[in-house]
Amino acid sequence: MTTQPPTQPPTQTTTQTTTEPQTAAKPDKNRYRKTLNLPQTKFDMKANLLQSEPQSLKRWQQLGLYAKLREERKASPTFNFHDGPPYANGSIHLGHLMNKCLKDFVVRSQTMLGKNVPYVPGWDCHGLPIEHKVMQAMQEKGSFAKLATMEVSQRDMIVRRECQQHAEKYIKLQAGQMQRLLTLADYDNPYLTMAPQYEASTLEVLADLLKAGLVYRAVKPVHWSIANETALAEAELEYEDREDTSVFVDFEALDADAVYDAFGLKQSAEDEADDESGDESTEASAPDAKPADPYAKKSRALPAGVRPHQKPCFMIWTTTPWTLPANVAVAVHPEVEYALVWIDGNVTVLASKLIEKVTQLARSEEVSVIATTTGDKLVGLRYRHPFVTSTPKCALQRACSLEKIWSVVPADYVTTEDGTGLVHTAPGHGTEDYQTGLKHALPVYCPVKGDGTYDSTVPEWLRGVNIWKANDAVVKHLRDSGHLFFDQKFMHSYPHDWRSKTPVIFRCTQQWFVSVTDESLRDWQGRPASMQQLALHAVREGTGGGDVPPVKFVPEWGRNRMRGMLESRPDWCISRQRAWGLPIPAFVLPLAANAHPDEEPAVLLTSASVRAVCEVLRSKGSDAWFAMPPEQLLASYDASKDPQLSPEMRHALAGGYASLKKTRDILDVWFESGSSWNSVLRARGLGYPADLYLEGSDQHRGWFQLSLLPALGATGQAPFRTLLTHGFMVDKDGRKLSKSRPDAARYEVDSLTNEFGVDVMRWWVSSLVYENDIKVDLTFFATAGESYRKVRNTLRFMLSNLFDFVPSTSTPQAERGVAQDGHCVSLASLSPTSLDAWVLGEYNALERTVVGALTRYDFQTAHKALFDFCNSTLSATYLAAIKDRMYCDKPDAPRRRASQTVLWDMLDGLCRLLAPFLPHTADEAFRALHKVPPTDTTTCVHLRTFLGARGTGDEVASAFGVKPDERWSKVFVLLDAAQGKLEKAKASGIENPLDAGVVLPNAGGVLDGFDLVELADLLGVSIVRADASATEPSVLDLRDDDKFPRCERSWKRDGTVRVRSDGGVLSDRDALAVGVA
RNA sequence: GGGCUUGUAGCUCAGUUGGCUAGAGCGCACCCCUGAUAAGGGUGAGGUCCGCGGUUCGAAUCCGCGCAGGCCCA
Repeated sequence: MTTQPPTQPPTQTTTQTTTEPQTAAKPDKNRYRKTLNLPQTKFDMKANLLQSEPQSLKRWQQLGLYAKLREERKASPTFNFHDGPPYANGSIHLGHLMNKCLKDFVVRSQTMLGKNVPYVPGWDCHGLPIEHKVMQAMQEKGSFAKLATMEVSQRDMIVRRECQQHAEKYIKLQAGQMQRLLTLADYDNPYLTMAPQYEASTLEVLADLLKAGLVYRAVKPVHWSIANETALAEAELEYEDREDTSVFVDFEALDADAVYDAFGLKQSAEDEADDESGDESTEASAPDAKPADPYAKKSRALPAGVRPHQKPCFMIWTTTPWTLPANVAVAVHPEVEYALVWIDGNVTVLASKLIEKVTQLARSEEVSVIATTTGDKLVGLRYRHPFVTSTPKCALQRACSLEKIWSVVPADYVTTEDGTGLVHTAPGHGTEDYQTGLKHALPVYCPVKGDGTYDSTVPEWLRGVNIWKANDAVVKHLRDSGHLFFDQKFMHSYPHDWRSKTPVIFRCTQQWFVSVTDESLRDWQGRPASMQQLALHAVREGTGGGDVPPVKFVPEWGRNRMRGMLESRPDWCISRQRAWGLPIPAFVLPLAANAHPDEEPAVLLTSASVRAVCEVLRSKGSDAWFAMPPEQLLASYDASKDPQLSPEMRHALAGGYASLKKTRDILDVWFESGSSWNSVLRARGLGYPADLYLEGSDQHRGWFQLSLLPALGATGQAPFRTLLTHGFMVDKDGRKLSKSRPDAARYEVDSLTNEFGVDVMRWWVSSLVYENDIKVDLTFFATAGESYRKVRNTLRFMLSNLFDFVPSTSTPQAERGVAQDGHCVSLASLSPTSLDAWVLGEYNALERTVVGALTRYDFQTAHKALFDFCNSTLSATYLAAIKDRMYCDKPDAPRRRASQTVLWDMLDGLCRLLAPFLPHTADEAFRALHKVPPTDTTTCVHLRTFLGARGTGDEVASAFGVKPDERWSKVFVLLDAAQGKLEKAKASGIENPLDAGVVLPNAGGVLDGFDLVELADLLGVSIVRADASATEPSVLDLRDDDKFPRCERSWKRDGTVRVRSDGGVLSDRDALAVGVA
């Protein structure tokens, strides 16, 4: 290292001899530059992720990274992680970005821990949003009219084909986007809920539930289009203004005394007149001082608190008079105040708050409140239906009794905003009514047929009448019979069928349900249990009670949330009336010739019949259901051996299946995705249950619950051991993200990718506290970019100081144990008081922290530890301190080589720790460290493990077997104090730390054995001295060019600097390095 | 309206079972370096711990009532 540029010595010498004093003050700073070991690297400061990430991606694809890992790890312990399927529609958004990145952190960190992590990505393909979109497109194209002329199954097939193409298109798009996010998964073999294999496995689950006796058929109200005679989903409704008739109807009470008792009225008016004081009725009548009073004064109405002689009524209000034939109850709010009111000679009940509104509307003249009470007192009171006399039959209902028909029932949804506070309840024609009906075992009565006309169960004058025409007929009938209090036409917003633009109605149809409360399953002790009970048991608190430990929740509060949802869970309606889905393979039996016209035909759906159809669909796909006749679909079914059939059914099926009719229901898409534990984990032999499901917290009700329930029904075991949930994206003010934000385009994932790069976005995701709401803003990505650059630059600086370092092997010492070559220093031989030992100790701590955090899915802690290590431990401390030896020592000086060995090994480990978060950058740095030529695709950090994770299982050893001196923490306290003094010394003109020395107090020998040169390098000063008698650090002013000349090469004033044989002014170390005496 | 949940410097977050002067990083300001240079180092200023009330010797922390968000229901 004695080579000098030939032109330099003469010029240097002349200047130096003539102007010696100035040289010291202003030396030629570049004189020795070429003799330094300045850092060199091709690892760019600028990441250029937009170009370089796709190159990494391509390299990994050539390597076959996913397959290679499966092959290499097949004997390792498995981490079974199961992907929840996103919907195959549209481009991925910020939510997917976070979800997929978090999942990838799991996959990659578990992989780096040495596990085998098979991970199959999936897509949810069926369902209404796609079908709706396809239908709209067809409507716009004008191919809709043609469809209408076709046969149903033919029409369904055409729609299905379009839907499939749509799904395929978006799966391809999303898979590409997800891979661009550098996620590691089996993208060559994803699971698709529309794939024949998957469909067959879904039907297996249905068969299992049928076998357990958990599937039943019942009626339920749905939005119904009369024009198209089909059920509609929420997304297919358009709200338009429509004129309707609203009516106030008096339902006459059956037992007048019971009503008066409920209002606390005494037996007769005479009694009451004597006794003015003191009982409930007086109290109750007090509040009526306000609205009804003016009328009361001039009226001949009965005085308050007196029991009238006529029969009281319950006044209801409805905007759909055509549903009145189906009325079976009147609902009141138990806590609302109701009044018994005298209105123009009639006595009726309505909510106190609404008296004024109703009577003013009807222009009533005489209004007075007789008494008031609360809704709960009215519950159970009975009334006479204004025109229906025969009790309706319970169509296909599980629990139905006529006990409560035509009576007052409680309901929390009743308000006093509109109407009378008493709600006409027809369970066959409304969702809330239906819920109330189920709760009180009321008949779910729907006398309206699919074509919008009444069936034969209604009174003679309504039979066969179209319900819209029936509105007027009902009003007229009520008026004539004296039940009508008031009616008026009014405009309101009303749902319409998006295709026919006609108004829709609520109508009951037969649906398939899974019972969550039937105790037809067994718990772990063999006792009868319901799905709900098993589910609650699976998510119980604590660890005891059961053969399987309870599901773990991350965060823990998910357990409560899930439990609450399970407790209030109604039976699961698993059928839909659509084309794009997996058919429920049920068949309708023909009615016997002598059957009663109202008789429901029997339906075939048993475990065995489903399995028979299932085998056909497994090879041919669900289209076969539409294309093939029943006898072919049931080719392998033998009704005579089906234990689930009744003797009658078996008899009816004895003649073959040709006369069966296929039903048109499809499965709820949640049933499909909720069967993925069977269709993917079990069907592909990946192991059951999964170690982890990870989704947004909305899936506590969605996929998590709807996977848990069927899995318990079919296997008795929860499909997951741990549930991890993340929150939702909100804007920087914490508000819900709106799709119509003006800058929404910049938040498209593709756009973000182009602006920031994927590693930056992943770095951001890893910094999140994902359990809560996640605020997103472009500035956050910019901040993550800054932070990323800090890490990248740290890696770069480490690499650049290894330009002349040749490791003896590409395996770090942590993996191979000892140094084997003169270039490498044995880490075990490092002095505990050396800076190298200290930093390796810090690395060990980092790895413990990161591995521990990753194991707990606490990515933020890992992120923070990694950043702090790069930013503080390395960049600001260790790297800053070793710069002097790196640059100025002889290239092969032992302490330089020692630090290079440490740098090399630590960088190798650091790349591995960063790999789960920054797959591209970590691999790029790893390859640069190992000097891998671009043509080599086989060297890849993602095939390695964390240094401390070598060996088996979850045990994490310390990466490096060094034990730094315990006094280091005290030394750093001293250094901090010294730093403060240096800062103060700036006031006295010592602005450059190299112009300063520091005296450190060496009380109790804390500094004994420490290298004072290293401590000086840590402070950036020229000299450190230890003084046993000092109590606090002090600063030495070295700005004296005679006593402490500055070394021209290292710029240090270390006290050994003098003029050397080449005329240069150098310290001992630098003279040695340059090779001059 | 109900279940679960969040609210600590400008920003993102720590803050064990109540207990030193409430911490970190970023950002900002000032300074240094110019041999990591579209880099690097140092120092500093920033807080009604969402509000009100209570328990306590003592509350960011425990309890109650509010306010403002989020998810899922109704």
